[in-house]
Amino acid sequence: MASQKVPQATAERLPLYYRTLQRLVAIGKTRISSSEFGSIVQIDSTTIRKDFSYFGALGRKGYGYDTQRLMEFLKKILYQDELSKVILIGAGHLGTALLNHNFQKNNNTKIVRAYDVDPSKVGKEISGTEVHPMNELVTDDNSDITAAILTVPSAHAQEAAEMAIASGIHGFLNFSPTRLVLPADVYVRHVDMTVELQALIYFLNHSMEERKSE
Amino acid sequence: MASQKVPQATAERLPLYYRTLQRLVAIGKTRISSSEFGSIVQIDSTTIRKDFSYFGALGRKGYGYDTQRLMEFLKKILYQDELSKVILIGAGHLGTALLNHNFQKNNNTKIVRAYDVDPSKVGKEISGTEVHPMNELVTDDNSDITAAILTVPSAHAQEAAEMAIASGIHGFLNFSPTRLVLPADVYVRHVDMTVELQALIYFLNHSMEERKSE
DNA sequence: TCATTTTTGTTAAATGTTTCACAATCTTCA
DNA sequence: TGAAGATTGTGAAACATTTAACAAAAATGA
Ligand SMILES: NC(=O)c1ccc[n+]([C@@H]2O[C@H](COP(=O)([O-])OP(=O)(O)OC[C@H]3O[C@@H](n4cnc5c(N)ncnc54)[C@H](O)[C@@H]3O)[C@@H](O)[C@H]2O)c1
Ligand SMILES: NC(=O)c1ccc[n+]([C@@H]2O[C@H](COP(=O)([O-])OP(=O)(O)OC[C@H]3O[C@@H](n4cnc5c(N)ncnc54)[C@H](O)[C@@H]3O)[C@@H](O)[C@H]2O)c1
Repeated sequence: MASQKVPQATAERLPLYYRTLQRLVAIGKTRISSSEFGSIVQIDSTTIRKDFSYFGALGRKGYGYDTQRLMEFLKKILYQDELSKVILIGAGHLGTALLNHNFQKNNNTKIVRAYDVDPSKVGKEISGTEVHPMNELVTDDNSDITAAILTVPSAHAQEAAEMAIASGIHGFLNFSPTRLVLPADVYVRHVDMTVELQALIYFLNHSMEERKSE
Repeated sequence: MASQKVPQATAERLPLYYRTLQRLVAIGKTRISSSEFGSIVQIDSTTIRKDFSYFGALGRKGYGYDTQRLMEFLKKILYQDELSKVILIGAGHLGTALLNHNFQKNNNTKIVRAYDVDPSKVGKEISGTEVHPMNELVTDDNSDITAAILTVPSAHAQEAAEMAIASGIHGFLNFSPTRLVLPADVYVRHVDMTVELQALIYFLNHSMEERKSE
């Protein structure tokens, strides 16, 4: 699969495309043009055509794209045709919200276990997912686990990540503000809500100032 | 303030710089070089110097940066020297986690009110924040509110955003997967955890394939 | 005091991303 | 069947971001 030359920016848009196509298929739309699709996802139609072109000719000139076919193609590309199992570390406020949500809706990903140090949380079941004691993490066989969701306090994020790596995990979705220092073959994505909120406030205030001085 | 020419990419890194400096100041570190700072935040030192240079000469040659001074500068730039009030719409699983967290730690932002349609949630207080009925949103005076955090089910995100706009709100942090269609003077940032998780799975699988074929 | 070392700020080059422009080609419908 | 219309796929241009290179200036220590 010609995956090496897919730009990062393109790859990061694919999940949005996939989800949007799922919705379009669900409401019975069988074809769509890049410009109509673009207005739905709010991305320029040229960008969308370029993105799809990295995977070959997926559309038909004069017609557009077959939603079902495109959706199924993206499903494969995104490995959504097989179940991805993930674990969650830190069953606190945010962790519990994620366990309740569990990404199941049209999304072939499942949080199969949670871990926590707090004895009052260990043994509980949150929305069908068991909370295990943290010390079991290192001994558990996590070779079939794709990634770990990190929702521990930031002071413990580094050690928790290291324990997960010891058990065979190579990917993290880190919700804590800590920038983890990890081996090069480990891939981390950050979801940093405080950064997002501050960036929002920055852009709001600065665009207001611009408007005032116009 | 020369804000118009600050690149978007730079602006989005400022909150991370700010938080990191807060921590450095807290542990008593008074000076830092761009390369040491870079290794902490995992960003190339040249990028960091370039970022700061958009705001003038903040460092000293042969010395580095004064952490306190730099932190206070960023505090102003990010409007963290004044309290930003935000509201939260949708006090469900995720909304409750955010209310409990409330961004208070070293962060001059406060969720002052929450709104929900569910009568069983209205009237409650979550971590000191009252949940108001949704129909009050339009009549409430929200002129001192900077932004709204949207944590409603995706089918209701558009209508909830429109009600918030009617009450005077111009900025949103949208946690629902819906791409909102809103007036041009409204600014929206997306925090899309499903997209992040799928992107993580994509990059993990594709980089594994690359390694195999090397 | 002064030579050496450190480190910034910045210009220029390299790289990555988006947008433009349009030929190629398929669809549609008379 | 063929003309008119729609829409893709893609080179090239424009734009944005990162990285390299290094002169200038300050700090440091003998
Ligand atoms: N809650 C939010 O809305 C929110 C918003 C922004 C950022 N965050 C970040 O997300 C992370 C989690 O936030 P939260 O509000 O859920 O915190 P929390 O305190 O409610 O939950 C943390 C959980 O991690 C567990 N834990 C602590 N140390 C651990 C360890 N070493 N190994 C395993 N488990 C451990 C605790 O027992 C607790 O259950 C934090 O880093 C926080 O900064 C949360
Ligand atoms: N929980 C998660 O971890 C998670 C993860 C990824 C994405 N999300 C997204 O975040 C959003 C919220 O998720 P959640 O798990 O908290 O859902 P939830 O169902 O637990 O909470 C939604 C809340 O919104 C309220 N609500 C419904 N319609 C409303 C309206 N019109 N106006 C005001 N309030 C309304 C409900 O009463 C409920 O309290 C969803 O869009 C979901 O897709 C959540």
